[in-house]
Amino acid sequence: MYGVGRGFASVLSGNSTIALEAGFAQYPPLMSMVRRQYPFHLIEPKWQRFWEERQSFRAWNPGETLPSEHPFARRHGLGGRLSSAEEMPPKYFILDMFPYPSGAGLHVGHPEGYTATDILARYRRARGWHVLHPMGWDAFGLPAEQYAIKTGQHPRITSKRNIATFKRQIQALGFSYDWSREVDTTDPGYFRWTQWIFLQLYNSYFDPEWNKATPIALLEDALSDAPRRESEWRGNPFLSGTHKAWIEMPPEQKYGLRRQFLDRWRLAYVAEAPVWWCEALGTVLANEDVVDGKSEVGGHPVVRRPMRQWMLRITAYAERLLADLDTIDWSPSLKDMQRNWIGRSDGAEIDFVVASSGGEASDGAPRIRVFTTRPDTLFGATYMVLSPEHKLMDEITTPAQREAVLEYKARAAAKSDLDRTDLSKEKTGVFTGGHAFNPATGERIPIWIADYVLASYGTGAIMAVPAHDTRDYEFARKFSLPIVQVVEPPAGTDWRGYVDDGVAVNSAAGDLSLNGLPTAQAKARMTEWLEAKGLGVRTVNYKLRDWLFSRQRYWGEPFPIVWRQDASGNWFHEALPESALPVLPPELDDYKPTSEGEPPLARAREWVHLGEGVRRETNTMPQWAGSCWYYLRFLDARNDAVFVSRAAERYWMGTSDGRPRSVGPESDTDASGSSCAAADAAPRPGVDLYVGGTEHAVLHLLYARFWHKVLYDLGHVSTPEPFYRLVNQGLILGEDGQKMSKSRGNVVNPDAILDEYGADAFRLYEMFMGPLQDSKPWSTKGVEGVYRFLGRVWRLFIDERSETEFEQNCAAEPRRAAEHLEAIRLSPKIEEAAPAPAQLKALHACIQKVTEDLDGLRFNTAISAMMVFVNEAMTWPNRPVPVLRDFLILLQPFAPHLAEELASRLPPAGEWGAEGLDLAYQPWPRFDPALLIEETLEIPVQVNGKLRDVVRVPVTATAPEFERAALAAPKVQPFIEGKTVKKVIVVPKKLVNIALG
RNA sequence: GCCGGUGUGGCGAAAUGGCAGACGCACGGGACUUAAAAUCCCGAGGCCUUCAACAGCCGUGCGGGUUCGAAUCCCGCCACCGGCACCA
Repeated sequence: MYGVGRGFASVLSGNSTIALEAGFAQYPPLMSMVRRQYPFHLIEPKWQRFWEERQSFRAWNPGETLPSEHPFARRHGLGGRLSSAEEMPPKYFILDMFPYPSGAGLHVGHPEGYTATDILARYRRARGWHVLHPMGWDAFGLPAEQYAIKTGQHPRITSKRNIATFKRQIQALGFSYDWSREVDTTDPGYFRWTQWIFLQLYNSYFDPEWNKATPIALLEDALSDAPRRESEWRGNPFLSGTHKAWIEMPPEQKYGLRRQFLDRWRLAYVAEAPVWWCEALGTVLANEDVVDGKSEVGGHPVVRRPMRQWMLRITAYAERLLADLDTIDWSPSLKDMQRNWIGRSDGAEIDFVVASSGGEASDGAPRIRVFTTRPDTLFGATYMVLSPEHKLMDEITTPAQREAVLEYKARAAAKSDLDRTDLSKEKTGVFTGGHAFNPATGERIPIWIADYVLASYGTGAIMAVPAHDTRDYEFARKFSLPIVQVVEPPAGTDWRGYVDDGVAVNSAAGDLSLNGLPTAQAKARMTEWLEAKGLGVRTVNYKLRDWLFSRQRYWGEPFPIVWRQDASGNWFHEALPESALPVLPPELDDYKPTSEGEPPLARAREWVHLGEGVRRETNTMPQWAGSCWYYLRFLDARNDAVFVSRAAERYWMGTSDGRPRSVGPESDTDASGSSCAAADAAPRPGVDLYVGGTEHAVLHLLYARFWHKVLYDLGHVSTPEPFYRLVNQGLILGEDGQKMSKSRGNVVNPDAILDEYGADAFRLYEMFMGPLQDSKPWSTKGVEGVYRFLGRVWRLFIDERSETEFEQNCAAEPRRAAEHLEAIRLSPKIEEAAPAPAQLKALHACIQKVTEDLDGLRFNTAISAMMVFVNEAMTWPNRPVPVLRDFLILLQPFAPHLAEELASRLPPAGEWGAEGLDLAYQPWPRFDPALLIEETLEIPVQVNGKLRDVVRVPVTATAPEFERAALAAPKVQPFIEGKTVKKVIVVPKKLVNIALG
């Protein structure tokens, strides 16, 4: 496996000099030929093969029969039986964000999270959990397609090759994935279910009464003359109201409107949406694919263009996506990012009546509806602004202003969104000539058009309160519009441009006065008044937009949709039946869009045209689609009948029996009072731990949550949230402290590190660098440090003489290296003796620290605790076997290959070494707090908070004894002589502080 | 501009109200060696004094506060990183 040039390297596995002669002829100078700390090049492939052959890390679904020889079955006494969810230990689902297998291969950033989760997966197995730890490939995507356009090579081939590289690299790290559950989003057996989920969305609508996704069949039923499912929707005012409207509709209109109505309500719908079109890539891009006005991939220019697109109605879930953040264990900053993205704001919609040309209000006059979060400032609204796209524009614009307005509209349309929203640009706008009445003051105020008002947010129109809104203030000053104060700021602050809360002033007319009310109350009062008068209504707005779900690409999931024409020649869409899945993409020679700008799939004429005027949809789904639900497929990856079986879903998502279990595997047998927290032992609803980078903080995680909720509403999954706990790993920077990038030339290739130091050292270093969540720079020197530590562990166990023999034998017969490895003997210092108290103490301190640190995800300090233990153990005259055994169990999650190798050499005892129980399944040792108790303690003595001396006192000492010892401490004397002791603070077993007067 | 995070030796870091710098890197000295590598042992925050040691003083981005005691808690500022950004 580490075969590179290593005919030679493997010969040189020790401090042998004989090997050099063979090597020198072919290989360049000595430099890289440092002595290996231990023969990891033989050990690591050996154990990887062992785990693979035994399927050591396979997880089992309820209903499967466990082979009696499998280590998990052995450990839990489940061998040879049909397993049920009740019999199996509680699950622990630990998930990595699966990678996009790029051509560049693995990056040192990938294994950081993967190592962390692997350590925890192994730790949980040792603690008795049933661990699900899978891996797969997010393999649809643009790079493979771009490569195909350039070379004509099918993206499937590129993807397969990249997956093979990624898999080889990941497996070389010894991760304990259950490879029998591997998924690949480009596999028809997988994307068939992605398409199936799309059909679920297509065939559902969001019911405003029930606040959840509901089969569209129910809405169809309500839109029929003789409903058959009335009993299901009678209690639902929305559906019964819809039905009533249907019945009252003139028959000649009914059937034309029916399809339109249904299609408008679907969770997956078609809309003419302004989208980012990238000429160079020949596709539309979602907002998230566009960074600073350029395509995220390749940095090509993009323009805004209206196109027919598939959309997903994620906005319907805005409130639930927001509210349910409170039920999951994510970092506050991550939740904040999601909250900001959803962007809830509470306010009111207010109608402004447009003044007729004569200047009076009339009944039939059009109304402009605005959204504001500050209804309390309505008295200060001195003008209005419409977005350039506003639909009432023509009605409002006076003939005199028409030309200017049209010109402004044209200019705004030509601008990209980047230009429009660009930073601190001067505000622009044009007066429409029209006026409206401020509903509070009754005053006639001018209506302007300006592109600082966005058509896509709120109502696309605002009331401008220049005194208390930064943007309106700038605009008003530029165009000399009146500015009226209506909020009194705290003393000393200028009211002009004051946007925070204050007290309402100048806000009274007729039966309404807000004067003197603090902002919060003024808002409430104003809203009440507006609602009572029918002029406005309390409203909640979200920044979140519906999800643009189609791409004009080849390498993505085709939609399971066809188009037909109705009698009047209009096209309408229709879902394919489930039996038509998977819809495979056609084979093409050319992956570019057509010259007419149609997606590449349109090139496949036979594929597109199904006869009788039926055409397939030629868009494909975005890359997010496959990653939206892959964690569910892992639960039952080979099931051809359903996307995940009910039993597997309930077991692994922690809702077996429809209720979460309350007790973990070990909490009830926890006799030692060790750190095994009972609270932590309960299975979580959903993925127990999901680890990945912050780059997916909003999009992937929001989209996946959305799909999950839809599936939950439709009864396909049993939890409202997919990922119970989520941790973002930090970025690994280059050695120069900069972000790793090819252009900086600071990219570290994991293969090179593995060759030189081995997988165990690599894993250990990635965890030793610092806290998982922090960004931190790579240091190859640092790898050497942990590598030396592993060498010390090796020498703690191994007889150095027999290692020298091993090296010589390998030099002589490199082909028999594996046999020579087996001949290495244990150190003579290792004996089956009862450990001395000091030895037990060192071990148990280590157990405690490693256990607690793993529970808290503090890998770096857990490793340092093991270093401390080994440093001490190296000085012992003898090395008792029981102590070493426990230590290896602690080491196993971090450096599994070395730990297994050393464990296999220790003498058997009980289950230890028994056929069929891997080290990975040995029960985690519990520490005995009694062993850690010191007889005497070193207590620091402070005078006025400054350390002056240290005294030794028995653990049993009482507070007065502490005090006496402290006051008698020799080095304290000069500081207290001749002074009055005001107070002595005794913190038992910790410290004494003498405060002087 | 708004939101979040971080700031500790030459470097990665530890300590989250109680001995600042565990562990590791780099560095210096020693042992082993013909020599080097590897390994093992020892040293090490800064300043001042001293032959040396002891002792002393300063020290966790900056300024203030709470406390017997602050890297840790509170207030104000600065710098860097990440996210959002005309969202009314």
